[in-house]
Amino acid sequence: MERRSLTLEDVAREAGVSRATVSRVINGVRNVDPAIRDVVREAIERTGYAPNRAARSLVTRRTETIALVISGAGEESDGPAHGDGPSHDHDPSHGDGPDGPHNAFAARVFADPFFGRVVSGVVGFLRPRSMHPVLMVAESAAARKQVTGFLRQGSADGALVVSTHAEDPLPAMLVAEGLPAVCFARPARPVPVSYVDLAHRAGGRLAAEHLLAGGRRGLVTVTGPLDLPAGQERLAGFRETLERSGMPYVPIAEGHFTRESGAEAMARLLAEHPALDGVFVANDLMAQGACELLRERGRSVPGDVAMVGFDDSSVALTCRPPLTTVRQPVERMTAAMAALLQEHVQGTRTEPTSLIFEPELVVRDSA
Amino acid sequence: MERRSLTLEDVAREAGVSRATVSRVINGVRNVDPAIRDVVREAIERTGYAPNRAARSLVTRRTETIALVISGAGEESDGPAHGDGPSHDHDPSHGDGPDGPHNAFAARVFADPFFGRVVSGVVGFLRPRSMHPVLMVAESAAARKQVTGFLRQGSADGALVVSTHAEDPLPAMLVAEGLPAVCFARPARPVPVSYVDLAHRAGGRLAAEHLLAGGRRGLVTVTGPLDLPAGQERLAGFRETLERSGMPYVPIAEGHFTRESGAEAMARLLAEHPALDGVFVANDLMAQGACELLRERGRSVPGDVAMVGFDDSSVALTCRPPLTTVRQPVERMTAAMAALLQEHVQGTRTEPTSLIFEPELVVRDSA
DNA sequence: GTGAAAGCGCTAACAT
DNA sequence: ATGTTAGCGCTTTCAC
Repeated sequence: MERRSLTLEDVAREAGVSRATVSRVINGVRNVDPAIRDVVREAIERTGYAPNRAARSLVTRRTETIALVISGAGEESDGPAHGDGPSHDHDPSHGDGPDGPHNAFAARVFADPFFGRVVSGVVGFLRPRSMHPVLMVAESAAARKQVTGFLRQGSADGALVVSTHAEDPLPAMLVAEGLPAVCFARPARPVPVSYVDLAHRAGGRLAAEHLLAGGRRGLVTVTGPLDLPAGQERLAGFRETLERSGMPYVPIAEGHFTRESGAEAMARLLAEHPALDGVFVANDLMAQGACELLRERGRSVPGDVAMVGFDDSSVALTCRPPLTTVRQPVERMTAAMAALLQEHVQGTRTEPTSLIFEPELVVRDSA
Repeated sequence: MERRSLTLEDVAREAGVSRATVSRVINGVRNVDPAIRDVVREAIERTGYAPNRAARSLVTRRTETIALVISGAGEESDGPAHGDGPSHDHDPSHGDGPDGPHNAFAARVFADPFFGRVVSGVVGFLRPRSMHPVLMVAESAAARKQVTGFLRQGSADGALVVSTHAEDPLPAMLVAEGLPAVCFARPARPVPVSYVDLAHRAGGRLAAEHLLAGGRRGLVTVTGPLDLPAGQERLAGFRETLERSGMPYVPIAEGHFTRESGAEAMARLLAEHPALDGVFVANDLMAQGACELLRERGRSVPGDVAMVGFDDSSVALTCRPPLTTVRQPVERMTAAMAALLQEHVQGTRTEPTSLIFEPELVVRDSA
C-alpha cells in the first residue's frame, strides 16, 4: 500500500538522464537542452514525482516555510516559578483536557476578527508562491522558547510576529539569535527589527477631521492602551487636530481594545461629560461596546452622538449602526510583512526596515 | 554572523561520546548510562544545540507537522478552462495585488468566528506536543493540487480538512492518494475517511424542546444549506421533535449560513407566517441576521419571538440579545481530529473512524 | 550541456 | 551500553 516514494533517481532512469539533470530541470537552472528538458518534464509528469522536501532542505538550508507567530506578553508563565522543563506550562487551564482550548490566550486571540485579516494577508502573499505559514502561539516564556527553537532547528526560515502586548520579549529574542523576523507594529521598546506599521497619528487626525466636519464640538475619545505606541499615536493625532481647531482640551478614557473596556470607558466619559456629542474610539471592538452603552443610556448614534472607530474590522460592519471608521489595511500590511521577511531570508535585504501604511476613512452610518 | 549550525558531531565531541549516543539521549532511547546521559544533556545545554529538522525528517520519513486545510468546493477554478500549470489561478482577484486578500474565499473564511475555534482546538492539541499546524486554503482545483503535492513531498504527515462546501473533492483526493486525513463533518458523499462530527439531529431536538418548553407554538425554522448533512440533520431533529408534540408541519426557509441569508430567510418566514412566535435558526450567524430583521420589523426577541441559534460561536455573545443556542464543542472536536490524525500517521489506527460529539443547549436571553 | 561524486545532519542497524 | 557505518534524497561543485 505504501509505495516507496519516487526519487530523482527513478525519474532520471525513466528519462534516460542523470539525477543532476533532472534536478536542474526541476529547479529551472539554465544550461539544459530544451529537448532534454521536455523529456524530463514528461517523465516527471508520467511518474507523478514530487521532490522530497527534507532532502532538499537539508542541502539548501532553506525550508521555504515561515512561521506566523501570535505572541503575547509574559503573563502566566513568567511568574516566580521557573526551572521547569520547556514543555511544562503553569497555566492551570492548559493541557489537552476535555475543555478544548489549552489556554485562554489562544481562544481569545483567534476569536478576534483582527486575526482573520492577518492570516488572510499572509496567506494571500504566500500561497501564490506555494508557501504556507506555520501557525504558532507564544504567550508564555516556554512558548517563546518553542518559537526560537523551531527556527533554530531549521523548521522555518523566519518569523512573522504579531504581538498583542506592549512588552512582548519575542522580537528581541529573535534578533538576539540572528533569526529573520518581521513584526506587525513597532515594538514598544526599540529593537533592531523590521516591522510594518500604520500611520496611527494620521488615523487619529482623520477621525478628528470627520467629526469636526460633521459639526460636532463636544468631542471625547476612548483611547487604546497608552503603553502601546498605537494607543498613544492615535490619541496624539486626534488631539493635535482638535487643538489646531481651538479645542486644546479633550476628555479621554483609556480602554484596552476589548468590547467591555470600550463600554466602560464610554460610561465614564458620559458620566463626566453628559453633553458630549462625538467620540473617537481607538478600535472597532471598543466602539461596538461604546455604541451599545450609548444606546442603553438612551443616546442614539449618530443622532445624539457621532462615533468614529478604528481598524475597519468585521465588527465595524456588524455593529448597529455600521461604523464609520479609520481603516487599517491589515491584509496589505501582513502581506508586506511576508514580502519583507522573504527578502531578509533571501539576503536581498539586511538592514531592519520599516514600512508605514496610510489609514483611510471609511464612512458608514455612525458619524 | 551566521554561525554554522551546530551538529550532533559538535555536541558529541563536546561530551566526549559518539554521535549515536547523543542521538539516543535526544530521542530518549533507553540503553543510555544515566551518567553519560547527563553529560550529554549538559553538552547540549552548553552548546545550545538544536537538532536539524530536515536531516531527521529525511531518515525518519516523518515531519511531525500536519496541515490544517480550509477547503471549499470547486467554485472558480473548476470551470471550462483547464490544462494550466499548477501555479496559475483563474480567479481575477487573485495575486498579490494591492488589495490584500488574494481572493474572497480566504477573506470570508478567516472572518468567520468558527474558524478561530477550529484553530484554537487544533493548536490546543498540537502545541503541548511541540507541533504546529501549517495553514492551507484550498478553494480551487489548483489549490487542492497544492495540498496533495504538499503532503506527497513529505512537507506534512497528514491533513486536517475543514470543508465549507458539500461537494468538496479534497477528502476523496487525499484518500485516493493514500494520504492520512481527518475531516470535520461527514463528507456529503461517502468517502472512506475518518471524521469528527456533531450529533446534529440531537441538536435540532434540543432547540425544539427548549422552544416548546417556553410555551411557543408558532414555530418555524431557518435551515442551513440542505445539501449539507449538517443542514438536513439539524432540521430533521427539529421536525421530529415537533412532530412528536403533534406539530407535523413546520414552515422552513433555507439559508446558507451567512448573516444576510439568515435575515432574508427570516423575512420570507415572517411574510408567510406573521403569527410565528418561535424560530430555530441553524447557525448563530444567520440567527444574528434574523434577529436584526425581526427588530427592524418591530418584533422583539425574545418577547414576541423566541430564537434559538446553533454553534455557540462568538456572535452568539455579541448578538443583542445574547443568543440561546445549541453549542457545538468545536475546540474539542478539532482537537480530537488532530489526535485521530496522529494515530493514523503513527499507524496505531488504520481504519477510517468517526467520532460524534454531543451538542449542548446554552441558555441566554433570546429564548 | 551533462554526468559523477561528495556531502548536508541525522537515525538505525549492526558490531563490539 | 556504546561506537561504527551506511544510507535517507537531494543539490552542487567539478570534470568532461
